[in-house]
Amino acid sequence: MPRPLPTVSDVARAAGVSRQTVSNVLNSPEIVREETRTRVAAAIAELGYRPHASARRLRTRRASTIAVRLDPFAGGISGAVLDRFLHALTERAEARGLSVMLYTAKDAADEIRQFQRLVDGAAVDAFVLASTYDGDPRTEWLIEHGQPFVTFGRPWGIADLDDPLHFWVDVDGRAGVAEAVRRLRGSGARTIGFLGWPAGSGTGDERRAGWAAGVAEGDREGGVVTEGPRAEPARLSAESEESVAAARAATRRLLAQASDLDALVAVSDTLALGALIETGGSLPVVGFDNTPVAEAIGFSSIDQRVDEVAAAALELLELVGRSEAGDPRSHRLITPEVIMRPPGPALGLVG
Amino acid sequence: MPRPLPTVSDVARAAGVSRQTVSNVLNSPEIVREETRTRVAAAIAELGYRPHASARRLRTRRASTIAVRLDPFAGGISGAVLDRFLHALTERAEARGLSVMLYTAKDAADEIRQFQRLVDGAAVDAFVLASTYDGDPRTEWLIEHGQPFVTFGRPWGIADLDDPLHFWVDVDGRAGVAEAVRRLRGSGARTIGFLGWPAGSGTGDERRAGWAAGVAEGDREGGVVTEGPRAEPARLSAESEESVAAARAATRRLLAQASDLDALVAVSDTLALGALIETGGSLPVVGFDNTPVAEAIGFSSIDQRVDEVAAAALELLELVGRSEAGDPRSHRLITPEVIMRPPGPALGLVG
DNA sequence: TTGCGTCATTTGATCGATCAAATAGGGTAG
DNA sequence: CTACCCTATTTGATCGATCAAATGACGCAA
Repeated sequence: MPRPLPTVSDVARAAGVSRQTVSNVLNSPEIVREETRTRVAAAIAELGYRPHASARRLRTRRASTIAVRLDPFAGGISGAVLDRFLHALTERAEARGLSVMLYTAKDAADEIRQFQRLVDGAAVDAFVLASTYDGDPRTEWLIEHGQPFVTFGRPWGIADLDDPLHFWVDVDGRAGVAEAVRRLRGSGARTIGFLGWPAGSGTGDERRAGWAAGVAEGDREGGVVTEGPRAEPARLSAESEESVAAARAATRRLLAQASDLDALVAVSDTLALGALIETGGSLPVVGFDNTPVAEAIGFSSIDQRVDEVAAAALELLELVGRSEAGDPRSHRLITPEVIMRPPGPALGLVG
Repeated sequence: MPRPLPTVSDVARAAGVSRQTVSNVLNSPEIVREETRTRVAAAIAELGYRPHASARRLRTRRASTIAVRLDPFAGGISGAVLDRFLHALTERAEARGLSVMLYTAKDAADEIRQFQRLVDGAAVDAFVLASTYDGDPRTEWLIEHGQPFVTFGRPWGIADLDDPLHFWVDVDGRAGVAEAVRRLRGSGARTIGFLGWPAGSGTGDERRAGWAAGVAEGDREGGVVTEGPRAEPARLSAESEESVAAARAATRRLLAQASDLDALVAVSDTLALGALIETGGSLPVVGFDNTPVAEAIGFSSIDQRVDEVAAAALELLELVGRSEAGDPRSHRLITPEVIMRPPGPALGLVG
């Protein structure tokens, strides 16, 4: 029953033209005479012809496939972000005629082995890396081997930030958190605290900076610059590891030293959840990542807009190699979106 | 810098043999004389040769690639299950020399269009479907077109259950929930309630049946068969949609009609979370799916063991076509694992 | 009429591997 | 010594597409 698939030759015969003309209709329609083109197109439609992916890849020496690593445990609650990113990426890639292939790896060395395998087998011609760190051997390997890639997440080694060989897309956490602070202030909050990760993680530091900037902005508006509760970052913020339990403890500490808090911004939905549980929902809390949990429970969060990130990543991949030193087009910063959810009963433990 | 990749011919020249012998070393090593084999293997290692994936696929007419759909929103909190399944599948597939390719689709019709695209392009030679329903047009299409596929989730149309053309793997929710009831009873609970989805979803009904069976089992052990609180399924269970808010409302109703509850099993982690929030953690609750949320907050849950599911799915794919009518090997039922977490402070709102 | 340039289309070679069939090199039986 | 078989290896064709170069058709200027 699965009769052999038609080939270019079949189409050519049916349309009364040569193989190459059929190929041209598909790849450079503009060089084919209008009348011929429609005749060939009709034959293609009638036979239900589709180019054989492998044959094409073999001849063109392009895999038209990008590889993405699927992380073992993509970070607890926030794992869903990568998930959504992957979905968006796949969707956008399809639209551009690209395939997305998955691979897994236990660690960086293992991942480099995978690069080797995929590159040597000509199975893939670009990579998307989901989280990189300072001195990441993976990006080094890829650059050294001339493999096109884009990272979701800016390189935190300062030297790499403007490396025109390193293409990246990232979300402007700083702007996102600053905007969240503004929104909270807009809905009446005056003293806004921050629940962050221990200093040192680039991402976390950026988000904290956004909070500080947002708070300072409010101080200026209020005419207060050097004093008042809003000018006391140390007192109004606390640090916690990425776990609900730790977040609860941190929230307890924070409330003890700052009983005047009106609202809180957390560096992640996990911490936001901890804060919400601890406060019983008595304070508005804004998380980060807009995970399904935030949606399910109904608290505010900052959405990374992975769809934009995916689109930008693919655009950058098209530029790889064509870019000059210092080309600003080698990276893209996406502004996230603050999703405010009505305070409502939230955890419903209060009022 | 990216010098051309070595080909079979390069290896053949280096080892002083013919192309075909190199190919044989890779694909049928047993027919090559020991000494020749090691010499060729050495040349392969030295040149860092790897077969060109597309060339091989073209010639062998096998894509060695399985396609998996990435759902738009893979079901709220429980989306992580698919995520973990995908990870496990990718890992196992790699070990078997298979690639995993993604695609997306808005609905069943769209998905069938994708099948068409992938099959006609010879890009893929098997599919894994993640959730099917009664009369699913997708499975019909695949069977009709002779495409190998496996579903994660048994077919709910009774007629299909033994259809030897429909290969499936599923998790035995009934057994899992029954075991959870046993474990709760083991730790002292006597009256165990159930928070389920409205009847009609095959999966949910199975889980409810597991609860009923577990409870009945306890009744027999206790010598009580026809009376006592444990023989009253209607009073001890409630229904809720898959949302935290709905689960809270359902829990409230349930507690109103059964104040003697010692513990609760929920059909999903989402409902379990709702129950936990509503009860403030005063009752042990077991969820389903063992999502990151369950782990983060620390409540018990039933783990689907997606790793086993993935392994089974790939094994079944190897059997597709080779199977006879009524072959019991055309499906596999995996027993999930109950993960009990110490009641601890959980939400810490009590005690 | 001849020559040349342009546009549309065709022809032959090729990408890198494997399939199918042919060949070489022993060994054993008649 | 020939015939025949068996094993190990080689040869030529092929998978389905695109590349690069050749061909044909037509118009226009010399």
